[in-house]
Amino acid sequence: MTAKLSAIERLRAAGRRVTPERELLVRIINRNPHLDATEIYRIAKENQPRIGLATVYRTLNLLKDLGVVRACELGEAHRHYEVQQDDHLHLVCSDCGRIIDMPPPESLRDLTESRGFHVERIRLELIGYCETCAKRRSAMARNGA
Amino acid sequence: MTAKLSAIERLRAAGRRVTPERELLVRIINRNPHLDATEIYRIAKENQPRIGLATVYRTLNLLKDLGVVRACELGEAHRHYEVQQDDHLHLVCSDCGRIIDMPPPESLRDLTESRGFHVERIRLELIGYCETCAKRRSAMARNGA
DNA sequence: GTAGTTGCAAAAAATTTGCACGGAC
DNA sequence: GTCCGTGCAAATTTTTTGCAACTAC
Repeated sequence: MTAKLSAIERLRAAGRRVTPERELLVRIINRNPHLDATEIYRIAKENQPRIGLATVYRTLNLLKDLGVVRACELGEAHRHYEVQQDDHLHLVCSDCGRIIDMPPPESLRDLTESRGFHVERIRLELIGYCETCAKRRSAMARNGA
Repeated sequence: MTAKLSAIERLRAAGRRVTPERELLVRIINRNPHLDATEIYRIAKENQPRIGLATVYRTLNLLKDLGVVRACELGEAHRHYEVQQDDHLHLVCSDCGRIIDMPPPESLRDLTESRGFHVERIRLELIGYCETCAKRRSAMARNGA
């Protein structure tokens, strides 16, 4: 239904201006899927030391309204922003915090449509242990740690 | 693996005290699945006018650490706390904000286990339109609104 | 040229902390 | 009785807002 537009294209489509600050912030968010507002600001300052924190918040809210990014609080209270990409699910490792992305099973959408709920976006997080951490943990358990 | 304990039982199990304030807050959270900290405070004050906002935050953090509740930011930036019940998925209506709960398909867990990821908790949100709003919207579209 | 954006500083909102008193165990 | 938890107020952190200067269009 909705055409596939980049963040910058969506700004234009919405009649908003494309400024260097916005381009910079979009680039940062695209490259780093899981940063919070303060971290985004810190990185932005490395490229554009005169950028203000208010601009970061204003831009994040704008991008949120445009549906480009969304606020997320993964696992244990780590709030961040991420690009609203194709529907995908998060595998969040409780141990190392690693976030693995994978596509959702198509069955999900079917399941809910059958209940009269029209799905626009899927957001899924599976919290658990990634292969590495799961192994380390069971080894530790064996050693009685 | 983990036994099924109520919030109060978990407090005891962790050697933490069961106070009237904590019982009150747990009751509120149990009854209202989707409140933010300020709303919880407001309701708590109706029952216990002397309760402090700090107690609400302290209790929420404690319950979060104990795995009793979790912080959630559903749909469009509406942060709230909810009881960590059985794994379930959220159907979030973009229009009326209604949140419908349903159990997740078992296939999900299988799918990820096959990738070596050990799932502890499932957290799923499907954002879209509930039956009522979907109908209203398509009616509005027909009328050229 | 004009209206939307920015940086800065100040304001407002959200969350945490220090401390003396009180209550659960 | 002891130690954990509470309320209050202050501190800290996070987010928003007002305004003059700036710039994308």
